[in-house]
Amino acid sequence: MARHDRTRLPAAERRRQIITAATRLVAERGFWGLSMQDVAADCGLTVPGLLHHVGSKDGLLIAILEHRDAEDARALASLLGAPPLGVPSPSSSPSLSPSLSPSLSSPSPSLREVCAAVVRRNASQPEIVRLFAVLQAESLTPDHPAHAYFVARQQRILDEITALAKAAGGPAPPETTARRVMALMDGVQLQWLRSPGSDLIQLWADTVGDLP
Amino acid sequence: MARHDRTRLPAAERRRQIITAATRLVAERGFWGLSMQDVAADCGLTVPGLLHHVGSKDGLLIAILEHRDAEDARALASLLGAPPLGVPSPSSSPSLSPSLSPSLSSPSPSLREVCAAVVRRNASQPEIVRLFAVLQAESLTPDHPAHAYFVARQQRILDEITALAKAAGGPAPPETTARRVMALMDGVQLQWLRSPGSDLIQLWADTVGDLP
DNA sequence: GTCTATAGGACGATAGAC
DNA sequence: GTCTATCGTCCTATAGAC
Repeated sequence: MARHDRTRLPAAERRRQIITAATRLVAERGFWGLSMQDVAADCGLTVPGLLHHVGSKDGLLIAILEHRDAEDARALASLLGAPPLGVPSPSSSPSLSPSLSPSLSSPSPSLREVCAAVVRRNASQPEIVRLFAVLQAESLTPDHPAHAYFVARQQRILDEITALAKAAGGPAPPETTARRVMALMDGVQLQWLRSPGSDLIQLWADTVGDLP
Repeated sequence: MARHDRTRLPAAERRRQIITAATRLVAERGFWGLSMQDVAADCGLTVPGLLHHVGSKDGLLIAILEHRDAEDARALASLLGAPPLGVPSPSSSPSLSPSLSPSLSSPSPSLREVCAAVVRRNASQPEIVRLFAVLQAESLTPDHPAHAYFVARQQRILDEITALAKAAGGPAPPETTARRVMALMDGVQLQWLRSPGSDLIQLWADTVGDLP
């Protein structure tokens, strides 16, 4: 393939670059604190150049979240497909992950195993975890552009853990276990992000106690 | 006492009004999304009029947090002083509360009781809980004006719960119990705020399980 | 696909009158 | 204690050339 000038990337590549830069900036300042000018500068673009690709500031946020969903879907495959000698799997959703379809070809892993796998991946991408922590809190207000997204996300994740908990069959009702696991995951990750040098995997193992 | 015109309140009263308005606005938009103009308008002031009282935008955030600390201290008194027939206690820190001094005149309540009391109070002031949820996430970045405040706050709260857990003497190490309780509290509150109509007290009782 | 130019505001903050 | 006036900066977005 022929190379392009430094100032005229193909659209898909440029879009990926924009999303990468914007992800970091949103994780640091939230959506309200995000400046299109900063994103553009990070990409070596002017603001109109940036807007050509994402349409608007809201459009940029949507692009970020859609990209995360896609990455999470890819992460799911390698996460549940090959646990011991993993394929270079790229990413996973910070607070419990993508759509865990009810039955797969491989024997479905336990709730404890899925949590451990998610935690292991999240430990390697604190920036993404922080992105979700910040947007999750910021979007509590109904007029936030990602409000509906995060309401739906919470329900989806609760449903997925509930299904896993049902299979595991602990003493508590599956819905209760799901709420507890999700709360612990979110809370422990906040503590981790606020303690530089702490180890999320260790923190999770210590804190979670006995999971069904 | 003589009444003042509507446009010239005494400083203390005006300050209280400003903090009340700003608390609501920060809870909705975070610090980066806060506009001094909005705060001023809410108080029937111009921006310079507002700045006369708080000095700067950072000064306003500091005022909000100092006011919360003071309210939390007052809440502690009535919270631990008279559990059954409570004095009209005003407020309490959303994620585990003020300085619980080691020994008081009244017999120190158990960890479970303290959590229940904090949850009961937080259930009555979702706006304050959201204020802390938003600032807690936003301030993960070291350059946030409240970063140091929230790092110190996490440590203080962990220490306080650890002391309570030590007294209660469960099976797990007190520090581990403290981390678990704090994570559950933060996580459950996030779920509560994202589910309109849900009951925090019920949610906590269901989710927390057995506490020492 | 990226630019320049520019519209049209909102922002935080200061100076100085009353 | 509050105002008007103003500074200088930042912001998102559009129009239109290349």
